[in-house]
Amino acid sequence: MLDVKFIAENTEEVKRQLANRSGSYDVDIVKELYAKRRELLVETENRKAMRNRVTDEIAVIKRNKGDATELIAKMKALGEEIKQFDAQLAEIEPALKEAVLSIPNLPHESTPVGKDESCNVEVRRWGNPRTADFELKPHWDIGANLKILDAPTAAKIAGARFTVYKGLGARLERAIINLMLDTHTQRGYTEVMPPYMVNRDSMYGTGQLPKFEEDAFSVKNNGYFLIPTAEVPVTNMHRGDILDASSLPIKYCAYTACFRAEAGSAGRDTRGLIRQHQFNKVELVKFVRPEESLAELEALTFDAEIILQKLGLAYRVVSLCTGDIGFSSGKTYDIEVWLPSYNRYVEISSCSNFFDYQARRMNIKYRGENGTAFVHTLNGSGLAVGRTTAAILETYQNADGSVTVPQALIPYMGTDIIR
RNA sequence: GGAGAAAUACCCAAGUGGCUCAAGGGGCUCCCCUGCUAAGGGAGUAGACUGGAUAAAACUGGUGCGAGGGUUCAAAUCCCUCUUUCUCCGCCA
Repeated sequence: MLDVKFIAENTEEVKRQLANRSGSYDVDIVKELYAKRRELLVETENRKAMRNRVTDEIAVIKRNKGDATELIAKMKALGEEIKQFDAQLAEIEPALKEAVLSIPNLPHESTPVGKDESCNVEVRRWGNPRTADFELKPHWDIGANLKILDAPTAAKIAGARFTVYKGLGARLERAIINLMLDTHTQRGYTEVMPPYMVNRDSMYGTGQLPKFEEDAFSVKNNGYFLIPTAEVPVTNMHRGDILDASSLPIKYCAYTACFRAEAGSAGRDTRGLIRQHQFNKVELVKFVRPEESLAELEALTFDAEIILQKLGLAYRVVSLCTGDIGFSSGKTYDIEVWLPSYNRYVEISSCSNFFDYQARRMNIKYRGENGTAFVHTLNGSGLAVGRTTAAILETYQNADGSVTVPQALIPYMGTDIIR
């Protein structure tokens, strides 16, 4: 979340910066509630100060066996007043909190201005899209023919938007996960295996709640949520912490399954591995000093790109515009892999710098030279595994229906061809 | 799932309603003494958050004993709910 005080004191500036985002946000209500809260706070705190003083006087009188009846009666009345002011505060504070939480991050000045994805700016390309002198098949057909991807069986045991991986298909998915984790840990990330379920506080911390509850699966027994991304458990590991400045930057990588309800995606990407209720992802998460976060975003994006380069998959990097970046993000690069079946680049990673937005929400600070300050948090997929599998199957397919295993995966696969 | 115990600051820990705006110790920081080590003496050590005041400070309130409520003039202390940890029982990969 943004700093309440900052919003209250720079309301017009905040409005101006949010104007380039999609959606509309009530900034004035924050200013109003903040002023109201401060008024009440002064009233109630003055009374509490009085109470503290007189209570001490009563204690002294009692100790000397004196009579404090009159003072106690007075304090009783004061107590009632305090209760009333506290009650008013108890109404305003949640309202103020909600109002602030519903305001998204301010786009960074380097984020291109635009109203939707058509205004995103391509930053660079790597590799060449696959071409062939035969007709390239979509990965769902390749997978079905090779009997390594089985959607009908998944539909039987679960439902739509699930896949059973079999044989070398399962092994391919696992090989990709291992390549990613090995690569990232060699480059300084600490591997983390977190819970796949989290509590409400964690979902609030990273911004999935309160606004996007219908996108997540919740668990009936205990009110937990299935994680939509490892970002949630991993970033929340340090919720409420004050980190030692010397420990920064902290860099984590985590493989987890991810669960998304995909509400509002009916009819889109219904075939294949592109949009599933459950999918695998390796996530990168960083906690860094504020002055380093922009450079760390570039580094993080490159760390994700390396996987695609190792796999020889053509991709491009896109800087999302103000209308397309996520709610909590101030700056985001999407990495898009070339997918022959879609005949375009498809998102395979989203690397974001949240600046202090998540840190303020989660109260993650570091102790530096000038006292404490909020850290900056970043994350990005490194990468979405299912989509990587899809891209490999399509990019490395042969005319006879077999799939050549990319060089980097051969040690993990134990074979150089899937047939 | 059942029964019991616990949660106090960086760590250990005292504290059953008002002389605790939390004792004492360890550790840490600084100073003195001694002097390449060790030992001794002294001072500091509740942070974080949030108000008021100010040009900015100095200054001055509030909150704070796992979390949230409640009782009371007054709560670390009494009551309720929750979380976590430990012990025992049950179940279990």
